[in-house]
Amino acid sequence: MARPRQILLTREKIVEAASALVDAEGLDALSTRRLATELGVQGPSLYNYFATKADIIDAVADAVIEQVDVSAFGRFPWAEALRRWAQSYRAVLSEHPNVVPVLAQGPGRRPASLAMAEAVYGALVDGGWSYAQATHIGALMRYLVTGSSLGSFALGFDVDPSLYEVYPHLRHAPRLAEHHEAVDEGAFELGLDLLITGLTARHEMGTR
Amino acid sequence: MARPRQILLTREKIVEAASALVDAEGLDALSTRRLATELGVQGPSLYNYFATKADIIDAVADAVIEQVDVSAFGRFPWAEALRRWAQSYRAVLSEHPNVVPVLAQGPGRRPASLAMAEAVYGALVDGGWSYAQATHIGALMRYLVTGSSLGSFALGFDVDPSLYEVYPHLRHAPRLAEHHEAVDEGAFELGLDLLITGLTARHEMGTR
DNA sequence: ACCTGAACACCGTTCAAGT
DNA sequence: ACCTGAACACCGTTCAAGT
Repeated sequence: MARPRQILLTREKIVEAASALVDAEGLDALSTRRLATELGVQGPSLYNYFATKADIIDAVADAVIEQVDVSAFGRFPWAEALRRWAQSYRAVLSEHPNVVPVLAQGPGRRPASLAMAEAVYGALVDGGWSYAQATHIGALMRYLVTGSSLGSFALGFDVDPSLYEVYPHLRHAPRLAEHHEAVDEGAFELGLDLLITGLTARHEMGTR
Repeated sequence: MARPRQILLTREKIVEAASALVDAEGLDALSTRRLATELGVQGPSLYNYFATKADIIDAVADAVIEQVDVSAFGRFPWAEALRRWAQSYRAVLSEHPNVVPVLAQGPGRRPASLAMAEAVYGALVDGGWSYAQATHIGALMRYLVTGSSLGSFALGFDVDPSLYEVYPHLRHAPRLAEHHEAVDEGAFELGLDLLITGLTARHEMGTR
C-alpha cells in the first residue's frame, strides 16, 4: 500500500488543518505526524507540499495576516488609518493568540506580512514621516498589537492564590484571569490612544 | 557505573549552563540531553534537581529578571521611576533576547518576576493611579519592553533583496538588519517617551 | 540522596520503494 | 507526481537499579 490512486492533499487542506490544530491546542500540539493523522495520511506525505514544518507554520501565520484590513490606508489620513489598521490587526490576532509568537518574530518572507508592512510604511511616508520615523512607528505598533494579543498578560499570572500572600499589591492578580480579554484590550486601547495622540502632536509641531 | 561517589550537580550549575546555552544558541538548542552532556552528566540526572524542563527554563528566565534594577521606585516620582525601570528592563532583556519569548508569556510563578510586578504596581498605586489603570500601564510597559527586546523587528525581514522588488517602500528593509539594535532601541525610546509624556498629562488633568 | 542505563512514547526528516 | 513504510538521529520523562 504505497501508492496514490488519487490525490489526498493540497497545500490549502494542510494549512486549514494546521490552523485548526494550532488554534485549538497550541503550537506545541502541531507535529507533522499528528497533522498527517488529522488529514488521513502518513507523516512524510506532507513533504510533497511543504519543504519543512517551519514552512507550514509560516503559511498558517500568513493566512492570519491576510485577514487584517489594510483598506483604511487609502481612505483616511495617516493617523486615523493607523488607528483603524491597528484595531483590525489586534482583532484578528486576538482570535488566533497561539499564532502570535510566530508573528512577533517579524514578517520573514511571508507575502501577506510583507504586503501589510508595505502598506503601513507607504502610508506613513506619504503622510510626511521620514523612513527612519516610519520604521520606528511601524515597530512600535507591532509591539503594541502583538504584546496585547498574546492574550496572556492577565493569564500569565498563576492562579494559585497562596502564591500572592507575600505580594500585597498583587493580591487580586489571579482574578485578572477572569476578565483577561478586557485587561489586554484596555491596555491596547490606552496605548494606541497615547501613541497616536502623541504622534499627531509631534507631526503638527514639525518635529519629525 | 550507576552511582554517585560525589555530588556532580547543583541547581545553580544547571541554571548557569542552561542560560549559557540559550544565550548562545537559542531556546530550541536547549534539550535535557544536550544540557546534561554540557554538565558531564546523563540526561535523567537533571530530574533530581528540576521536575521538568519547563522548570529549568523558568529558572533561567527568573535569573534574567533578577538583574533588572527596580531601585528607582523608592527614589523617584512614579513617571521618572517608570522610565528608569523600563530602561533597565530593556537593557537586561536586550542582552538575553532568546529568553524574551518566555518572559512575554507573563510572570507565571517566578519569584523575581512577581517581585518586579509588585514593585511596579505598588509604585503606580502610590502615585495615585487606580488598580485598573496601574494594570493597564504595567501591561503596556511589558508590551513595549518585550516587543523591542525580541530584537527581531529589523532582523525579522528576510535578507534576500530580490524578495522586495515588488514592495517599493520596503526596498531598504534587508539593510535594516545592519543596525537592528538601533532600530529597536529607537522605537523603544520613542514609545517610552510618548507613553510617559501622555500618562503624565492625563495624571495632571486628573483623568485617571 | 544522587546518578545511571534502559526503556517508552514521541519528534522532524530522508529515501527507496511502489503506483 | 504523490503516497508509503522503514529508518535515522533525535526528543522529554520514568524507573528500577546501583552506591
